[in-house]
Amino acid sequence: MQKNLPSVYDPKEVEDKWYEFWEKENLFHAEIDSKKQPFTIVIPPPNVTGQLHMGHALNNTLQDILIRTKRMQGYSALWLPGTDHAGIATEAKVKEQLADEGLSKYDLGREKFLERVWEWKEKYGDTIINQLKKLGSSCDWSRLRFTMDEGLSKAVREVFVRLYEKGLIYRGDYIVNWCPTCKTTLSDIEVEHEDRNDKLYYVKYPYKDGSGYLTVATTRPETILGDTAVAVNPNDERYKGIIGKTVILPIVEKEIPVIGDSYVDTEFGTGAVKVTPGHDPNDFEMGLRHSLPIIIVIDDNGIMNDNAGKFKGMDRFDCRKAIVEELQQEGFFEKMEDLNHSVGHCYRCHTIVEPVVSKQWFVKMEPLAKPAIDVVKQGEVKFVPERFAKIYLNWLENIRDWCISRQLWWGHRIPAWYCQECGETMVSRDDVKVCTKCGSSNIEQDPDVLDTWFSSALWPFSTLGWPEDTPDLKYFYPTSVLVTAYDIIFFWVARMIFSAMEFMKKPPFEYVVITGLVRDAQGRKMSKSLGNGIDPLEVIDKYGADTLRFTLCTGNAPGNDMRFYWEKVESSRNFANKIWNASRFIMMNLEDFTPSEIDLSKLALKDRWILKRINDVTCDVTDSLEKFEIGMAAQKIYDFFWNEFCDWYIEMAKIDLYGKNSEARRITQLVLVNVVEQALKLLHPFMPFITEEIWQHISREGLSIMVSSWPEYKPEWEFEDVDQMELVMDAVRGIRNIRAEMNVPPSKQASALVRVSSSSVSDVLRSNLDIIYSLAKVSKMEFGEEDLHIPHKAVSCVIKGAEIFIPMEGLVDLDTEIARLEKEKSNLKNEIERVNKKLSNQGFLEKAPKDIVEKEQQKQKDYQEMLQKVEQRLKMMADLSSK
RNA sequence: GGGCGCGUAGCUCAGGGGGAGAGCGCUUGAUUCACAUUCAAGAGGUCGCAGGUUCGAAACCUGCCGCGCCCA
Repeated sequence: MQKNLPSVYDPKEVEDKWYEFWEKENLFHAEIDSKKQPFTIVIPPPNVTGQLHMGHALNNTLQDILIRTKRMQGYSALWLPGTDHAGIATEAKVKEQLADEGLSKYDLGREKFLERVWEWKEKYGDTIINQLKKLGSSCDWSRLRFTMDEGLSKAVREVFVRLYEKGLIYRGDYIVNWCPTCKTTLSDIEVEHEDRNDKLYYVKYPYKDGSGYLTVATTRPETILGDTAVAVNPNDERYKGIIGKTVILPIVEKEIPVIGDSYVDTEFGTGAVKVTPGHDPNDFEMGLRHSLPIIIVIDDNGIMNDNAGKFKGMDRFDCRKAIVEELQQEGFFEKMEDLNHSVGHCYRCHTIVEPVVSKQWFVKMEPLAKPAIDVVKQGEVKFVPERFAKIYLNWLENIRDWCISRQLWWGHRIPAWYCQECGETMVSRDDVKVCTKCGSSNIEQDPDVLDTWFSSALWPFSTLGWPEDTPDLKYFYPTSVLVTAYDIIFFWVARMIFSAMEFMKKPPFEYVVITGLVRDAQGRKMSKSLGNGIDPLEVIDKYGADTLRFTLCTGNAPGNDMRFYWEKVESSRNFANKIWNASRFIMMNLEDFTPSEIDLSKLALKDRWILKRINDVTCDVTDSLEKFEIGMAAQKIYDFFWNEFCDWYIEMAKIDLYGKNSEARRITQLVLVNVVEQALKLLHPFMPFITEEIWQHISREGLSIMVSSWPEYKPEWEFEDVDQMELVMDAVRGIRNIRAEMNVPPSKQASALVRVSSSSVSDVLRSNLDIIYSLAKVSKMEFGEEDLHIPHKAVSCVIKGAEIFIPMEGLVDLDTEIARLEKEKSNLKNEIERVNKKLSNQGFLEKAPKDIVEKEQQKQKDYQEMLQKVEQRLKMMADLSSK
């Protein structure tokens, strides 16, 4: 055992060392072991282009805490890591890189471009993996996966083909969300709706029969060019009789019908709306219902196309202005109003999304959603906190088909081939060379790739080897817990669940633990554009990974957002230092220590007390972790370690350690070592590095704390008499209080007189005199009952069953003492009043549980005794001051 | 418009049917003896408002006010 450790803990000295040790010893590796129960977590795969941010740090800290706990509890605990190919994001990165060379992806062509992306992935793809290691993540790196690995790609094809064959994947012309900047479709959830202040334009559409005009209100005049009808609500009295009439589309001068559709909101604008099936999702639906033609007027770049006539070549927003101007000139413009409405933006680049009809691949959601709904409703998959299940269910119950084709190159290419001769569409697990219908070899594969989430939806089973029936899949599936943030419940969690239900017939995990977001100190979301993000690696560099982890996992409730404060980091750092120094202190006092079993009969009160306390805390921490109340678990071990173990037990232990009784010293050493070892184990999942470092100095159990056994409740530590410790502690607190209030310098030893109400109280205090002497800085204590003589010049405090007096040399400041006693009196009176009120309530006596009533009765008795003493004392003071 | 969450000490947040808690900040005092990244003592709260349920509500229910988020 080492003695001369530095007095300030330096994480830099130890973290990398232990991480390498754990890896070298293969401690993260999970074995298939029929004697053990599996416990599995699959990591939410970070983007392969990614840099670790606070969200990752939080999420992975929580996963690591769970997995380390379970590993210590004897499970075969697998934390399966990996990364996501992140189609749009990665492609954007490489495009940026090319742009620096003055090249576009089209200059390279598909094949060369993909080579570049793979090169890029090989070079930078493990950045985030290494960052996860810095955090201490105990992932089984031997099972590292990537969504574009061969095996996972095979899974993607298998799923696509099976769903296609079942009729659950189809291709068709539907309205989709198009990002003119990213040049790809987006699924509905990739569109972020944001409120904007815009204009609502009122435009006159003349009737063909010359009987005036119909005024429609629109926010998008530029799409007039693509209008194929005007719609009113058939129940709208104002427009009875006009349904079926024909109006002339302004500017375009084309005849279009007036249709009736109950979708139209009579309250909005004039109650008449233009219908542009080519560029509006609701209009598209109406178009289907009324068989309206579809006219597309805006191209992939957000530029007006051939169908826009003279507006061709204009940007869609410039076109809006031009159209409004022309409407005004031509007399079709009625008015405009301010309007606050929500507009869809691309989640990646924030461009306003253009709804447009195009030929895409879709997943038919309704049949898939149903089992995914049931499995949550029936509680086979449980959300923590529960409220997130509602959000999940609500989404799935209102789900629309999922557009899965993306106009990108980086991703899983859609396994569909089209015969250029006969037009046949072939969907296949293997690449198609020859048309299955006409035998032509003139065939082409669909150029698009799949939505990245299509492959991540398979993550919990594709990573374990599916579609092969691997031993890993058999043993580790279904996984136990998924830990993720609430913002990807739709993107990912829901899709994993329905995919698993379809292909595994079993849910992918039992629990979904939802975390909140880490915000900045002002409560704003951390974002690149605001520049308010805090780099977790900076925190690790300055304070250590343990400190960051502890900061992130304490002080907030599951699922709630938290704010990041450097002050919080500092207080976590201080805790790490506290652990360090307490352990250091213990080690410094172990030079003559020989380990042995604890002989329960030889323990002192303080020893029984601390063993009972760590026993309780062990249960509390274990229970909290079991319920995924990670912050609560951390708080409990923190409070125990600092307040009870350091501030009380270690201080009491010093008496025996420095005393002459070698047997007492030995027992105290034994208890110190036992308690600190157990506390370190409880702390290990939260702070793996510092606990390992200390463990390696102190413990004799095995190779590493990370594979040591999780502490268990010990019935033999359930000592009956430990509440006597509270009495001793109350005495110490009382004397400390007097000393502080009366400004007795700590260097000055006081003597005390104790008037007790029973001998049992004095017995307890007497047998722990050394503790009171040492902790309250008292050199002499005299005990007595009613007859005890108290000098006039003394101050006092009242504890349960005893009154403690400290004679003062020189003058006692009577006013200060009276004020102090008055305060105590008022506190006691308040308490007594509260208790009396309860006990005089007949309903309480009859209906409240017996133990509660008894507790209140005991309180009443204790407080009244104490009040009486305080009042007596006050009377004496008053007499004294009148003299 | 629908749904969800939040409102507790100066700040940030836990808690949750039976004596209002923590961290930070603040006040006072302490430094050879594990740690000043420390210790001791203390000040500070109509638990958003109003009803209801209950023997008992900060907690459960309803309504309202304020803030935030998600969906349409």
